[in-house]
Formats: sequence, structure tokens, C-alpha cells
Amino acid sequence: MSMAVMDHVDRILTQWQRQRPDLNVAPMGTLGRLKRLNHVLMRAMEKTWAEYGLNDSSFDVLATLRREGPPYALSPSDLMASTMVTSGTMTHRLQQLEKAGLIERVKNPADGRGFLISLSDKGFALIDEAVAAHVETQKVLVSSLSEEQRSQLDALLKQLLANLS
Amino acid sequence: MSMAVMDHVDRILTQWQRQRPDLNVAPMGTLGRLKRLNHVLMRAMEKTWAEYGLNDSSFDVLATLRREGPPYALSPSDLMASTMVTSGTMTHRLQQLEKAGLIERVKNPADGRGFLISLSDKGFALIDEAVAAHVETQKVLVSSLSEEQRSQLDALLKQLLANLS
DNA sequence: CCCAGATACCTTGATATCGAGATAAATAGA
DNA sequence: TCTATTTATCTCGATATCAAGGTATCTGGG
Repeated sequence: MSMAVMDHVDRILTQWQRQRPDLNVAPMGTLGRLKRLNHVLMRAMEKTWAEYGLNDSSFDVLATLRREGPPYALSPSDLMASTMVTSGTMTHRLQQLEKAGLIERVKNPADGRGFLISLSDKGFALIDEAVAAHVETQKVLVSSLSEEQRSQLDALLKQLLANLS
Repeated sequence: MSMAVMDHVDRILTQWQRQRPDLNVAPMGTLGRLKRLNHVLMRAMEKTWAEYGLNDSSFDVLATLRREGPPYALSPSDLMASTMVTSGTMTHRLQQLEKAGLIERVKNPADGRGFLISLSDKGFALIDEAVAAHVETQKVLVSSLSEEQRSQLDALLKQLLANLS
């Protein structure tokens, strides 16, 4: 017989039920856990990225270029679309990565307005190592779920995401 | 018969499988969806908060005070613990809220180091309205799941969270 | 060919956050 | 009672993000 354990989110819902019994706060519980989980997960993954001198932003860009396959190059616009950030943010990210020598930028010969961003050799080597470590970290982070549970969670998140984005 | 639809995360996983078949990227899919979902959900909820002149940060603090019940007061430390932000961040949040007249701060009579932060009448009225709208928004955001699915998702998130925080 | 509108990217200014370190007050122990 | 340690909060500097607006370039219809 399994004992239901009160967690932080449960306590929040209990408080609301007492203070505002008119509100249906069940969705708040689910979305609250999702937010907290995201927060905790990001913190945990940041540690691995930091071992390679990276953070969420820089890992995100380098990984996007790496998984694209040869010649490991995309335009800033492509990168923006893939990573869900605004143009100002992407400009900033690319400046940092260029300064660190992890990417190279060349004018797009086919479009005078644009650039092509590609992984440098150094950037390729770094992300190739970092992504392996990152995947290991992620494996640990989901290890409290069985493979079937993880897959079920995946399906539910996918369904929810499909109707929002 | 249900057709499996490729979403953005699926395409990322396919790319990785091609480029790095040595990596098990299944956890990456789940955690990637969780991150994207959090991003999309925050964007959606921000719209509701903005209708009341609030954002994630300010809503978070006011709601924490409101659900506490009378006398709607907590110390900055309590608020920090409840909202998972650092002391510097909380100081900043409280400055903004005080400037807006939504909270009041008094020296804690029982502890000369600390303060008590309480909702002003204006703050109480505002959060009481805003939270009702927020709950409505959340209801819409999870409406693509059946009640059973939402509850299942809740349980999985809770289990995952339990082993992390 | 030309021009209006779309597109690609950058710049700027405002915010939110963190981490490290400072200060003041409380507390526990000799 | 003193003192060392802990706790509560703030300050400061660095960074990441967004939104709005600017410039250069492309593109499609007349």
C-alpha cells in the first residue's frame, strides 16, 4: 500500500483550497510541478555544461549546429527558430561564441543580408565531448522513472505541447 | 488508428541518431519537451499576468502571500524558500512591489535582522482578481488532456521531482 | 527597371537573475 | 558575559533575455 507524500506543490494547493475554495487549482498543481521541475533540471544540467565552460545558451547553439551534420552550418535565423530566442538574444550568443573561438561566421554568398554560422574545429571537439556528458547527466536525472513511465511522460508532454505551439 | 506525428523534438532526436548513434537520446527527448513546454506555458501565462500589470516574479510573490492566509505576511527568507530564488533576486522583487504599493514592509519586532512583508489592501485586491484569471488560463492550457491524463502527468512529474529536490 | 514591402540581422535600453561578499543582529557555548 | 558562529538581508557586478526600432538587402508586381 503506497502512502501519498505531500510535496511542496501539494502544500501550495492545500493553502489555496483553504483560502480560495471557489477556484479549481488542479491544473495549477500540474503546471507548478512542471515549472519547478524545469528549474531543478536546468540547475542540474548547468553543472555538466560548466565542466566544459558552457552554459544553457552556448550549449544550445553548439548542439544545434553539431546535430545538423556536415558542414555544421546554419544562419542566425535558422538558429533562432530552432532555439526559441529573439534576434537580439541570438546576436548576443553568437558574439560570445565567436569571441570564444567556438564558431566562425562568414557572409552568406547567396544572401547579402545574412551570415552562415559554423562550428570551428575547437567548437566541434568541445560539443562532441560535452553532449556525451550531457546525455549521461540526463540519464541520471530521469532514472527515478521506469522506461515505461518515462515513455508515458514523454507522450503526455508531447500531446500537451502539440496543442500549444 | 493513431498516426504518430513528428514534432520539433522528434526531429532533433532523429538528427542526433544520425550524427551520434552511440548516444541514447531518449531522456533528451523527454527533458527537451519539458523545457519547451515550460517556455511556451510561461509565455502564455505572462499574457494573463500582464493584464493586471504583473509578471512571473511579482505574481509569484503576491500569490505566495495571498495563499498564506491572514495576516498575509511572510519574511523575505520565507518568500525565498517558497519561490526558489536567491536573496539578491528577492530583494529586487520586493523593491519593485513596494514601489508599486502592492506590499508593505515592517521591521520584524521579534528579530531585529529581519522584516515582515505583507500584502497592502491594493495588493490583496489585485492578486485576488489576478489569481482567478490565472487559474482560468491554466485550465485552458491543460485542456488538451483529459482529466485522467492530467492526473497521470501530475503523478509522473511528482515522482520525478521527488527524487531531485 | 523600379519601388513597396518583406526579410536578416544588429543595436539599444530595460529587466531579471545569480553569485559573492558586506553588514547587522541573534544565538550557542565556554 | 563574551565571543564565535550562524542567520537575515542587502549591495554590487556580471550576464541573459526581450521588445522595439534601425539598416541593408532581397523579391515580386507593375
